[in-house]
Amino acid sequence: MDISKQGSSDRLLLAAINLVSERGYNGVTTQEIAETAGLSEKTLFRHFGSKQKLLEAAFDRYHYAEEMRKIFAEKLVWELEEDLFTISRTYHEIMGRNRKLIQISIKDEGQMPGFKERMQQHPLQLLEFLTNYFNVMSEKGKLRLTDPKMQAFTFMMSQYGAFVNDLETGKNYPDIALKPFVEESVRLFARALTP
Amino acid sequence: MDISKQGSSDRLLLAAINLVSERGYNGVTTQEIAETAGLSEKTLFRHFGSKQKLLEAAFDRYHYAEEMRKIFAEKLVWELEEDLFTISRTYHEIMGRNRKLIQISIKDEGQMPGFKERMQQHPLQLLEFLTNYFNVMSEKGKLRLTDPKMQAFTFMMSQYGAFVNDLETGKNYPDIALKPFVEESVRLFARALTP
DNA sequence: CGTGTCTGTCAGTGGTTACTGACATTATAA
DNA sequence: TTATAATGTCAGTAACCACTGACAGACACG
Repeated sequence: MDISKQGSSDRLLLAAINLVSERGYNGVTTQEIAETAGLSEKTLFRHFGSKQKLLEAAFDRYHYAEEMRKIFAEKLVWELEEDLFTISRTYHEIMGRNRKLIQISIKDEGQMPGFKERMQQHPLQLLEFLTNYFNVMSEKGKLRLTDPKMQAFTFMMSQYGAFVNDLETGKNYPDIALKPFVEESVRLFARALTP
Repeated sequence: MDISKQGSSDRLLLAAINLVSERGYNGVTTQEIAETAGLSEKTLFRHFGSKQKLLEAAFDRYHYAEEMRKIFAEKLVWELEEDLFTISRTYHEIMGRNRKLIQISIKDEGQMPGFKERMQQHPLQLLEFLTNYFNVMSEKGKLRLTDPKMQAFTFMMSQYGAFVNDLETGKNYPDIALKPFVEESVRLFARALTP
């Protein structure tokens, strides 16, 4: 991220996201944010009025919406292993792009009311879609159904666990260690769920 | 947790853990901690010298060590599903007991250097043990081996994901929603890994 | 040129917070 | 009872921090 060209608001928002995702809301001063953005503290307050509103604006602007729906509408081919692979890759892509906001919502749930709920929408949606997908696949005779919601949940939790683990160990490019995991976990679940 | 009887130090440590795990290090004042413990702020500083040292003491005192080693030495019966079940239950037991400290280490990694590393020791140990277990089981012809470390990692990540998910949705008794997950996930992995 | 918009500087305000010293109080135990 | 240790009260310090007002310079556009 270069700091030079964009509008002042954007520079402030990005600086806020970067700093707060690392040190938490109370661990970062408005002075620091402005400085990182290459602007004066005064400008920060002129644009956003308060520290709180700055973070809310950052959240509104830089969070990515429901691409999962598209996956389930367009890209699935009704072959278990291939579809799980598509889903897993897309999941990590979306989570990866939102990772700093996710970190903020984990660290400062209390401070930023509503953040967490909005962040959890994607995974919840995915759980619902995946459950439906399992049901349909079962009807097609291509999946061994026991408790579809719990099966979907288990798959999601394995992906979520790997994502959070990666977040916390602090790597900037989750793909590196995530790739072999995605492959192995998809194979494993495909085997478990194939009739 | 009753506040009345224990020694002053203990009451301060527990109050600190409870508050900081919910609101983060910078979100809690020494005044609040002392008040919650039913003591004066002065007493807090007389006991621990500084806020930082108080948290370090809390961490030293209230974290639980390597019970996983015992599991692998004593309780396993070399039947895949049963053993996975034992492992999963023990894992959630240990994580559950440490949950507040884990929350602190997630929220304030920067603030409390060394916390995270020490917290991650248990899972790392478990990964190693589980990998070895898989190797032995494979030699016994009771497990279908592909990439043992990655298989173990996938199992762990599903358990870790469910744990963190539970942490964040704020339930105080993780067992409630965790139990059916543990059962279903163990069945699922047992099926995937059985030859 | 002149006008408006964006930005910076500076000096401040009011509130909070970790931490301290002096002294008084209470409880314990010999 | 008396000595000792643990705790409380109170007042205060020094630093930090979100946020403000007044003023000035820079730049674009007519």
